[in-house]
Amino acid sequence: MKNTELSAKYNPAEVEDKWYAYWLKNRFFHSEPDEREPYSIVIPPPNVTGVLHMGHMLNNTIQDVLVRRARMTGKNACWVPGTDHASIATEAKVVAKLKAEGIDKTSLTRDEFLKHAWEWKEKHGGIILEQLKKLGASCDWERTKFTMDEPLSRAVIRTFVHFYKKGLIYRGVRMVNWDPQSLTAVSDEEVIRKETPSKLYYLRYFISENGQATSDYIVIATTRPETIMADAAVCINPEDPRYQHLRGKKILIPLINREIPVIEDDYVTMDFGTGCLKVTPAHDINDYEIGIRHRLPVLDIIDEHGCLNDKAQILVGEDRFVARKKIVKMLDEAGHLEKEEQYSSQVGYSERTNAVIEPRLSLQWFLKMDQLAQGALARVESDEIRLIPDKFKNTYRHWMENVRDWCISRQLWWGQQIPAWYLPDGRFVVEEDAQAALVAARELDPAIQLEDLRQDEDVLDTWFSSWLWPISVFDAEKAGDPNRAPNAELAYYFPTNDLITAPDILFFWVARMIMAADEFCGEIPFRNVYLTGTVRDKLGRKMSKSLGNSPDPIQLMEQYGADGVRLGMLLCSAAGNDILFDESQVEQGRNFCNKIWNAYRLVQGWAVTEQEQPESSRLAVDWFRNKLHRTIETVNDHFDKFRISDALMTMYKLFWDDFCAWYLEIIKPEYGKPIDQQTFEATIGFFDALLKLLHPIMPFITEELWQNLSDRAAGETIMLAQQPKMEAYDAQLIDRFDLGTSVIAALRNVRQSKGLSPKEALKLVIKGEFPQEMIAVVARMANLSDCVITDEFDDQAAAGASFMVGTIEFRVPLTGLVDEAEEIAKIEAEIVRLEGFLKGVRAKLSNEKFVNHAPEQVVNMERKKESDAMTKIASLKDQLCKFSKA
RNA sequence: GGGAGCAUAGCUCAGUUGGUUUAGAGCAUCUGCCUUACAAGCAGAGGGUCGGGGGUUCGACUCCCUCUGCUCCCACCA
Repeated sequence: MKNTELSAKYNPAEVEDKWYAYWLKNRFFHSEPDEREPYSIVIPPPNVTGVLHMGHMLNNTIQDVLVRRARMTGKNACWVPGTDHASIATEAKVVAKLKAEGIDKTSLTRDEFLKHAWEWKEKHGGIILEQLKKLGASCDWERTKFTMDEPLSRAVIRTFVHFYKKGLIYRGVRMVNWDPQSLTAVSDEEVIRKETPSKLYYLRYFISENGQATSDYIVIATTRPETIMADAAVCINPEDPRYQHLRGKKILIPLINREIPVIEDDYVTMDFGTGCLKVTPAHDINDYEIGIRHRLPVLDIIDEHGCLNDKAQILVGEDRFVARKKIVKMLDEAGHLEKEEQYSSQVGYSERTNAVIEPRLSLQWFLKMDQLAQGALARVESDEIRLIPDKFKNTYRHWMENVRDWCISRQLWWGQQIPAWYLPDGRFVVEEDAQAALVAARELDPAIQLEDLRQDEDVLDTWFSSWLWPISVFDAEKAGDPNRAPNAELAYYFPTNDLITAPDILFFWVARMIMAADEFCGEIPFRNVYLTGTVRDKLGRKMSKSLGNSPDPIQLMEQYGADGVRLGMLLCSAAGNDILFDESQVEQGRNFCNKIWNAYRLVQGWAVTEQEQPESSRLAVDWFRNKLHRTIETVNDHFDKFRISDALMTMYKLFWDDFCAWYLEIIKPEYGKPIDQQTFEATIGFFDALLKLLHPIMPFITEELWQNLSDRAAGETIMLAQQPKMEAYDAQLIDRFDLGTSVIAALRNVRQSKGLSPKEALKLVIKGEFPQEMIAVVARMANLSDCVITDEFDDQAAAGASFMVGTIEFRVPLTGLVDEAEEIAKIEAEIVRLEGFLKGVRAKLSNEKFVNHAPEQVVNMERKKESDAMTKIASLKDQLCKFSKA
């Protein structure tokens, strides 16, 4: 141990970077397949242009804890880091950045734009990973991957071709969720529905006769008056008695006077609105389906930007929301507006741009999901893959049973371009590259040249690459090719062990990884999925930039130290529970670091001599060894069940309460005095074990102290030391010790209430079966001058301060300091309490049904309660008599 | 509209198949202490009858029903 002057406070800044650099230099995070059992985690790849937020902090802290623990339990642990190209999010950022520079995306070619995007990626791509290093993340950085790395991108293309040739990918015109801001389709999962106030407009549509308006009209309620020009029909419920006269009639669209038929469909709800529905197949998913049933024409009047096009005839070029306001005015002036009502409905918004989603017909690529979903559901239903907490199984099942085909094309440039090549006549071929496409195309038309082929402009949904992640980070060639043998890496690390992620991407990502792994490896991709909660502020609000309630993680780590922040995150984070983050938790983490630091300062300052070990120290060492092993058992159990905050709290209390407050206080020599060899060595051994136990949670401070605890060779690290193994322990010894600490606490209480200084030695008289060996400890910790065990209290003892621990009675003779009236009141109150308790116990025991039905053990327990209570009451009454005599 | 979950000390949470002295922890609070490891600390103390109601049981925080409140997920009522 190095005897250096240590500051009274732990200073994380001095140790964190130093040890992280040391770990990197020695490649301790790096893993290669070997004969050991593997433990692998793939990081949920953060957006390549993202910056670290509190959610990442929680998520990655948990991953690091699990990986570090695995490494310290003999496993070959590998945590693969990387980033996701996040096509929409990144493209949106690049577009915005170019715009700020006065460059419009539309003025660039695809290649020019991609060049800008890659530049942006190179510039910002590594930031978040660098930030993770501050947290202490022990990722195998040599394995860092990016979802658009060449081999990973090729895997995505291969996957597309695979599913296309298998018949699961098709191209079709469908109503998709169109984001008019980023000009792309988005998947159903990327649409956030929000309750939005709007209005329900009641419009008069006049009935037509030979193309001329009659004076008869019907009233139709709509929230989207700007789409009336695209109406293809008016629909009524065939059962609706109010509208029987409309059958076969024609109706005129207001303002443009186009004639449309009245149709009947039981989709229409009679008691909503007026029971009349305008059918606009191009701009509403339901209307589109009605349109198909009734073979209605589709008239698309809204362009990709969300503006009316010339087919609308009026308000051409106006934005849909502007058009809405204007057309209401026009309708009103023309006498078509009957009334308007306040109305609130669920409107879809783009997750990425927050633009209102426009249902839009377009030609997109889809992946059939039903078959894939069935397999993925089975893996979870059978518990091959465990969701933690398992309540998410229900949610998962519900989704997998109601899954719809996945729209995988995006009208973007940043991402993997769809490998479909079109012939001039519109036919297309799907192949991995242009050359293969040419070969395939020539089978359709032998005259085709390479330059005749035109590749599909769209890219694939980001999740279409992320779902390969756990496979492609190890073996990119295997992804997309079920028939290929896995390489050595994949064979060794796959399936991965645990996946730590947030529940909001359970379907986006987790479910799809299960599908992909099933398809290409015939395997599960991971065994356990630990779902973290959302990090919220202490008021329960989601952390968001706009609220400004999210602390900057880097600043937080600078202020409290990475270990402190890790502890703070973990303190209240049961799996699946949202965590209400409060800086006071991080403060608690920092304080704990300080506690550990100071415990070390105490121990490292001792001089060691050959001298006899005090009895109290011998006992303390014995006790702590047993306590340590019992705690290790508990901690292991918590970790096995992914109860990380429970494991943490167990260790926290072991260190703070058991080790510092009890053990060190008992063995601590007087100031300036040396300590005996035996106790010292035991203490160093305990400290070593405690540091190892804590290391996965608090890597930096534990490395710093462990390195100092004894002489270490170059290249040694606590990171690769093995966790202390659980050994057999003596539970009764621990119980006897606890009896002693209870007595000490009671004696401190007596001191406190009587205003006695700790320096004043006391006498203790004990009646009952108190473990003899504990006297040395009690005497030391409670400053006793004398301690006797007796059968009967003498008068002086009897008049002293009294307390009981279990059924053992204690007296502290205190001449003149005991207030008799107070003491009597205290005793009487206790008697009342005990008698109430006894009454309850006796009620049970006298209940025949209880005695007959309850297990013997339970009945015996009640008998014991009864007799103990009786003993206590008797001795308290006895004590009262003594007082009244005196 | 459908589904799931939650409601235990001021706060955040445990409570493992209903029964171990009349419910536990951490934080916060209160009272003493700057006692040479630590005031980012030490010692002591107070505080809940387990959301409301009903039921099952010898016995319920723990099971069932119902009400109330909150959260989340899913959903095409214009």
